[in-house]
Amino acid sequence: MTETEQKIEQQVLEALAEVFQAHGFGGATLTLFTKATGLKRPSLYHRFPNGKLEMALAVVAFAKQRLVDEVLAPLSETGEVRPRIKRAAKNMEQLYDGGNDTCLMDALPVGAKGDDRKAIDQAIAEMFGCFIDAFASVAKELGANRKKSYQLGEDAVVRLEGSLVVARGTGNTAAFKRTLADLPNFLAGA
Amino acid sequence: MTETEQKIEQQVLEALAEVFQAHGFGGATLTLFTKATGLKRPSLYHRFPNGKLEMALAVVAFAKQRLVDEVLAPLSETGEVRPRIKRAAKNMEQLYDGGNDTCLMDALPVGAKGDDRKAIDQAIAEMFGCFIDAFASVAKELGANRKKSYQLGEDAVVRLEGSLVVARGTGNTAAFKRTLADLPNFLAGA
DNA sequence: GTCTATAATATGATAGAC
DNA sequence: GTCTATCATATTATAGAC
Repeated sequence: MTETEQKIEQQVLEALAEVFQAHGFGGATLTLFTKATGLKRPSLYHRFPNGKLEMALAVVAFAKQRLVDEVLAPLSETGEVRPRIKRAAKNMEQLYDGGNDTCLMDALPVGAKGDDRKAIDQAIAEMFGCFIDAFASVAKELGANRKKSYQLGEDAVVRLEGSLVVARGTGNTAAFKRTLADLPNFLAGA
Repeated sequence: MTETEQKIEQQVLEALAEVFQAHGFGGATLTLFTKATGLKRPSLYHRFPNGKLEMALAVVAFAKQRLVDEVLAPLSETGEVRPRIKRAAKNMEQLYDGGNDTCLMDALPVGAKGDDRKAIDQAIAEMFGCFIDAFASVAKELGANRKKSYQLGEDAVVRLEGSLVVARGTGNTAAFKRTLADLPNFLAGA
């Protein structure tokens, strides 16, 4: 695959991701995909022969990679811990458009049925695992024991996801921004 | 409306609520509603002439009333604060089936388009407002000032919603139960 | 790799009998 | 108040030209 082809592939996946974020699996339609990508239905099937499920799984893989690059990588760099957390927080603020974007991990499973649901749930569970482990690892570095560090990692994700839900529900992103700003203290157990 | 009619009405709304919780607005179909309620499509249109949107708004109103009865009422009783919070937490644990149920406020907006989305967003925003204010009021009673008490109320809802998202995403309800158990201390600013 | 055209099915919604 | 039968539309998916 050439560099140009990769970029196009990436743009298509980003467009699909936006549709899945806004509409969930059940609410996402091929009509919405064609509007978002500029590609007609047969072209989408050419790229994703198994249809919507394959699109969803490709989008999860893409989002996971972006999470690794933008959040997990900064967190696991060398150097002082708190600046690393702050870099990860800054990237998350961009990734979720300051709290105005729904999280794919929250929205995607909604409306998926039967085998589609099973496949999506598994992919999402793995993504949650990565996310939680990354924060737990930082909490451990900041002094928490094994059990406590896992809880802190889990609760960090709880706060991020919850603040995005509240932002969407109330139209107010204050809690999301507060959550990000508080992340270094929170992971330190303060 | 007789007492029996009210009960049937309630059972229909509960069935619709389960479908909306699991599938969002976009993923919820009349076929799913007929399976959940036992009523055929024309009977559903007889009860809700404006179709899916009217069903969704009726379900929100019903869920809001249940929230008032099960959570807000215990919180605003007279007597010691902490036991009141514990009663509200216990009721929420039941309301969300120990963390196995998706929150309607999270799932319902997913997949709604155009005017449907606007109407649903407004109804959900009001419900979030009630929820946040109730917790903020308790935080104020526990000593927080005006600004801080609102933040605590907001963050309490952030944690509850987030822990339900994480429970659905990971299949692990531990964070939800931890959130409920920690609620009295959290609202006290501890 | 993308398209026009089209088929098969699912979905939202209604008419009219009981 | 519920049903059978039906309709118009939307949706998933494919065939075949370029």
